[in-house]
Amino acid sequence: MCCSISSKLSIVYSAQSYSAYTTSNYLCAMQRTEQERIRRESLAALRALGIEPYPAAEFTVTHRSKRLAAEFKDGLAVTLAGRIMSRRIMGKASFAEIQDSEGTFQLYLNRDELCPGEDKALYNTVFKKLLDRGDFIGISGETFTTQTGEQSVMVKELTVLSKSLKPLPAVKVDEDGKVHDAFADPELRYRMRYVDLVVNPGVKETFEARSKVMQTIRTSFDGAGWLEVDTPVLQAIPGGAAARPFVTHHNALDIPLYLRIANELYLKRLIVGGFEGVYEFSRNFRNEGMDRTHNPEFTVMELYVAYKDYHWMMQTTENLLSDICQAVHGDTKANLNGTEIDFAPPYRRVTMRDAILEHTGVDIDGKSEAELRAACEQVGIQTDDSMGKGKLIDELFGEKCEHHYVQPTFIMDYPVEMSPLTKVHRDNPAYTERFELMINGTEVANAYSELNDPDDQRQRFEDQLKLGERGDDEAMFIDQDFLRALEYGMPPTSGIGIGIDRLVMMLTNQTSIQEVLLFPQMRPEVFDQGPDEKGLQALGVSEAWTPHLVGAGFDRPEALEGLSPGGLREKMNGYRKKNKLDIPALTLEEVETWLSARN
RNA sequence: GACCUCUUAGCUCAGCUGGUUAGAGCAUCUCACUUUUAAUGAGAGGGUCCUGGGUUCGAGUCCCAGAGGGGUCACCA
Repeated sequence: MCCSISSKLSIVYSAQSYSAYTTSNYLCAMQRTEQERIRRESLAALRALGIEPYPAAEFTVTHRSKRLAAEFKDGLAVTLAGRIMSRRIMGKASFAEIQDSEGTFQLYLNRDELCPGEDKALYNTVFKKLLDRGDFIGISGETFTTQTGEQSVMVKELTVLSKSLKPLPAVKVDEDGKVHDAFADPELRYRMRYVDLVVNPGVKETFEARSKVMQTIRTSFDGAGWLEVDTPVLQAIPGGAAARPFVTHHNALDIPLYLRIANELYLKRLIVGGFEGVYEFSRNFRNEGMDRTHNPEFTVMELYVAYKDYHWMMQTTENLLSDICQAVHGDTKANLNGTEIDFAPPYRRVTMRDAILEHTGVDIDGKSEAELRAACEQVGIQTDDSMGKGKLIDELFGEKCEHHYVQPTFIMDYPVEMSPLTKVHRDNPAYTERFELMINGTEVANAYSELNDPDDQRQRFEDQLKLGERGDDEAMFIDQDFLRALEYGMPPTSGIGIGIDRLVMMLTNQTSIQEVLLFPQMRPEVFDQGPDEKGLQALGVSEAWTPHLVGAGFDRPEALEGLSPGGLREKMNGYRKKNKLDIPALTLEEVETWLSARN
């Protein structure tokens, strides 16, 4: 019985190959690697056996790998589904690793257990020959423990759920958990995240941690009675921050629109409207450089709560971060590049003045722009005329202080010039009630006692405009509607923005933002257009020669441009000889016809 | 945007001062094997050496230009 199926199969094979080797399928086949061709032949062979490689029906599992391992005992009837990640075939018995959403589990396939009757094709042909690493299968069977003590499932039934046509990278993990031949090229990993997730252990965990971070925030804020909201991504005035926006165009209104650089001004309008607390996970877009900590689109969680100030916000923040770290690690401590970061409150609070004083010896208090410029130059910071007081102080802090704050630290009381949306400090009008949370030398959050004095806000916007005229191309636009909203009255409010991507980096020990974004921005990939055999034939290329022209690299009419007839004829006849083609050699006239048709 | 650097088989990588037919491990294919686990043993196939020019008797290797990636810097509330 088994033999008769194999012989039926071999007929299928040859029939398939024969029909494939005629026209367009052959051309596609030329583009594929050997391994892909073999997998497509297996696909056809499965169909020939009456097995649909992409079945529509639901497949219901009873277990997933991780829980099964935890609750394991011998003799359980289980149904699992997942991807075949490895196979160890030993004649009439085999072991395989199946990978589902939780992890992997070992399968034991015994020919006579899987095929108790006369027909052994499911084991001998389907499993051993036609299935590959990467294919999805569903199995039912009984749990048992092998002689070497490995938890396994003795497979009694096997269902093909999806055939994989491209081979996965051959990553192997040894007994010590050491990864061999890792799929490590960042370009390939980010462009094909789906492969990265399948093949590299640990990648999933990063994104599960990311989800936990967001869940913890939601649970905490919802518990406090604050409302999660959605505000416009397409904005006529890109406000709330200073950055170069992406511009697009709305056809019906015939106006330019900008992708938001921030959502701050909209959330404040909602506080004006009477919500006590609102928050949003805001995808922001900034048309600026990309590097290890910047992606053109990134996520900021913004929260605004009425009747609060920035001291309250500091407490709220440190408690929240501590909860988040607990949720991710089960502990308030996280390891970052060998340094232990402790998220347990309270965090150190340092004023910007003290920070700069401590690390540069410069006291910014009461200094004029000229004095600050001199101070910058003195500590080796280059300045130019477009830089105002705020920018100069920002440079001092960014260059000389920022990197010192490794453990979570609130840097507070920023100079008024660098904080146009922040209320002035209750004790000193030169400063504002603003803090940034620094972790590992990077800014993770930015918060204020929000400016709710409409006249002061208008004045600050105008000061920004003046900076813009001096050449600071990131000064803010004036949002008249936002000012009108403030004139209706906004209660005292504290707000914060937390950079979710950077926070996740800190919590997952990643040094690149690309590692915490599922699909980081990349230059678009250029795909081969593939051969254009009809285009070639339109030039007069015979059906017999078309595949060989393609095979030699002249796969579309454009590829013939500017070639000399003699040269092309010589090349193709050489190809004919090398590949021992049983077709007439090309004549010069024939080649000339093609080329003149093209040119 | 500047500089440095990388690109060789499906994956990870060797390849010397330029020199026969470009190699290895895994993966793939064939055969053997009924409790293995980086399974094992025997055999086989698989390459646009990123692309395009140039130097040379001869280029994976040297030169020029380009593409894509990574790093450092610049930019970045």
